[in-house]
Amino acid sequence: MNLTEAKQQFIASWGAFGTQWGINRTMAQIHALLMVSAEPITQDDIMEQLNISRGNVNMNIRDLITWGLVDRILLSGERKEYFSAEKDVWKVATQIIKERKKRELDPMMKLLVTLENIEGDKKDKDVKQFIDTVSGLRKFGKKADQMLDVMIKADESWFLTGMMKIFK
Amino acid sequence: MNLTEAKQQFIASWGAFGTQWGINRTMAQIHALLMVSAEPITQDDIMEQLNISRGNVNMNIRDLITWGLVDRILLSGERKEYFSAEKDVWKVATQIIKERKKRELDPMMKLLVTLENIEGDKKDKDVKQFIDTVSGLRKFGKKADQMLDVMIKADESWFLTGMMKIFK
DNA sequence: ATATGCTTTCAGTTTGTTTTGAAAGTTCAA
DNA sequence: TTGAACTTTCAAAACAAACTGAAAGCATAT
Repeated sequence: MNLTEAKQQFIASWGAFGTQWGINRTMAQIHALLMVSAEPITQDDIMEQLNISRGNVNMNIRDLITWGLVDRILLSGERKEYFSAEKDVWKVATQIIKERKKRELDPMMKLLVTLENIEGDKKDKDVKQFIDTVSGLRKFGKKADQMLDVMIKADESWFLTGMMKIFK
Repeated sequence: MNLTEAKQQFIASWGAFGTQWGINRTMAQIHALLMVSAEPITQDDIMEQLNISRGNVNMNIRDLITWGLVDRILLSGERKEYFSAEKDVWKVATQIIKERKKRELDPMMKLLVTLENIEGDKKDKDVKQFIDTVSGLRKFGKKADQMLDVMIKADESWFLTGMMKIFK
């Protein structure tokens, strides 16, 4: 397989993978393209390589920037904007964890805490089941949260070596 | 807040949460409903409580069963089928990890391995960047994979106590 | 055998998401 | 200040995912 084919397959698969995780296909594809591009590229490059409209590129690039995964690059003497993705996989992963945690896990935890305190007789089996489920989720979520916080602050070597001692 | 309101809010939020992770809203809602139901319930109960059609319930229940999160229960002397969800959060989590790993991570890892072996001069910066990105992802994926395997096999107390020693 | 009660299927529809493209906006050089 | 080069916006169109409901299927009791 040559580079062009491999890139295409990588981009297509990364897009499909993304959709399974609630990320829009194009955004994932643009991210993939930028991850395998040695040099920063322009909106027009992306439009051409992925066959999508200018508006679409613009919107998704903007989103990727708010996710902290892509940077706008201004080359001196150039009018055009260039874009470049963080390529260190560990940094990409922790950045995604950080954002999803903030956007999703944190609000969910807040909700679980409030739902744990419903009125009602705890001897009623329905009330009991509700509280048990919610508090089980809250406890699990809290541990996950702590774990993710450590990951976010850790550096890659910790992940590759230190943490893995436990997961012999 | 009373039980009924709390249930509704829990179900609605769980559904919204699910969609952000690529899980269909109704499937997540049915799962939520079953998780907070003390006793097994029927398709009709679900239809009524979530205001959705019989076909929709049937489809999503079937899916939840293939995910290993819900069981079909036949009560003796009853014609109707009842459904019940696993309520142990740790078991639910490991089951989901197991399935998503099998369906998504495993195929992605396979692809990355093949893409790492493209033809081309490794001194070419584009070839180099591609290989570096892909192999970075593969290495990260492999570690994640190992970690998840340990989790799948571990039991809850390990998660709550043992593992957390590392994540002081 | 057939009626009854329940489950499954799936074509068609609805709903929700993504994409387009043209117009408006911005920046900058002359 | 004008216009060329580029970016952003957003209403409408296209597309994709999810849902409905009626018909078909299945199992059991009579």
